Amino acid sequence: MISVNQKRMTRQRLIIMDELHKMKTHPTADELYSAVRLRLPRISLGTVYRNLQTLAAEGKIRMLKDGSRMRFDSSLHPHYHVCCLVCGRIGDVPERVVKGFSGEMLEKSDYRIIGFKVELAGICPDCDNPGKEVTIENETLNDFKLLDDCTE
Amino acid sequence: MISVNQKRMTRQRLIIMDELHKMKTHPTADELYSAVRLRLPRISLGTVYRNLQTLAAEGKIRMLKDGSRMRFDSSLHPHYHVCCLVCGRIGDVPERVVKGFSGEMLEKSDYRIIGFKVELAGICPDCDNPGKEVTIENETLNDFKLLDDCTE
DNA sequence: TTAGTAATAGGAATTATTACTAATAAGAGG
DNA sequence: CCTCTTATTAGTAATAATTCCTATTACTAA
Repeated sequence: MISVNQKRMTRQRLIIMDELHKMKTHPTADELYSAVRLRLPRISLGTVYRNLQTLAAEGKIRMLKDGSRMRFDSSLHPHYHVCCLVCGRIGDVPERVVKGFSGEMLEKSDYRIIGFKVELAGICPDCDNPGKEVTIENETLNDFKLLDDCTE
Repeated sequence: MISVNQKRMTRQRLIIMDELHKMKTHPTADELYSAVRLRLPRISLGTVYRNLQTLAAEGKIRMLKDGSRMRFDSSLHPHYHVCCLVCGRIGDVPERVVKGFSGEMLEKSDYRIIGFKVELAGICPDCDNPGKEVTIENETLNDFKLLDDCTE
């Protein structure tokens, strides 16, 4: 008996990946759970979480943090994320939009720096129209460095 | 009698700010609660949370997100944060360490981009020694762009 | 078929945070 | 100093997201 230690591609895991691939927005575990349950009514939320963690550890998907909860992204292409300050939705930003940033810019600190991440904050197309009233919490915004054209 | 709607400087709020100022690490609400309770044994955790939010909204402190929980920073000077991948502790990185990055690098996307944030990942001095065994979760690391000298 | 291993469902447990409510106290104006 | 108004408090309950636990089921190789 040789220990195989290989991940099995179960029906559940397959459908979780499939549904995640179909979504352009980056769903929360719960949103994905709803979508998957249409095809596997008996699946449990715990199974969704476990599989998403497994897939993330294997590098097949990415886990993002949206404040208090997790979101998931099936795209492995290098890109950045922009979080809508009004509705919290996370969108993709192509790599070229953030120009000129690279690890070479990092000098030494007392931590051994391994990697970096750039996050953008903004307003998504749906929320960015005159009809909709928007309120942005100060404590959310304070954590970002503002672009000049927004301080005017 | 005119409605004032003004913030009162309570004993609790004063001591919460004072304790936060004394800490160089960026404490969680619970850590701060422990510290404050030494001086105000009957304070409640909810009071700590409420005051931290109030202070953040007024721009007197900053709220950071460490994955699942919040951390707080009394320093308003522009600087970046580096999260230890082993123990989760967050350290400061002076602004000059991240050179050459500015909002001008941002081109258009479908979101209206308002601000940006750079986060660093690394290993803190305490965890970065040969004696200590370190394990870094893949799913944590996958969310960062790695520096070249670490992929060797 | 039969072990042996790995994955599942379902629910309970945990953790961080927020909401609620009666009692307290800050601070303005007299 | 006193009184009044109302922001704030302590304490508790509620919520939300996620993880943990256990019995059951499914897959794999012999």
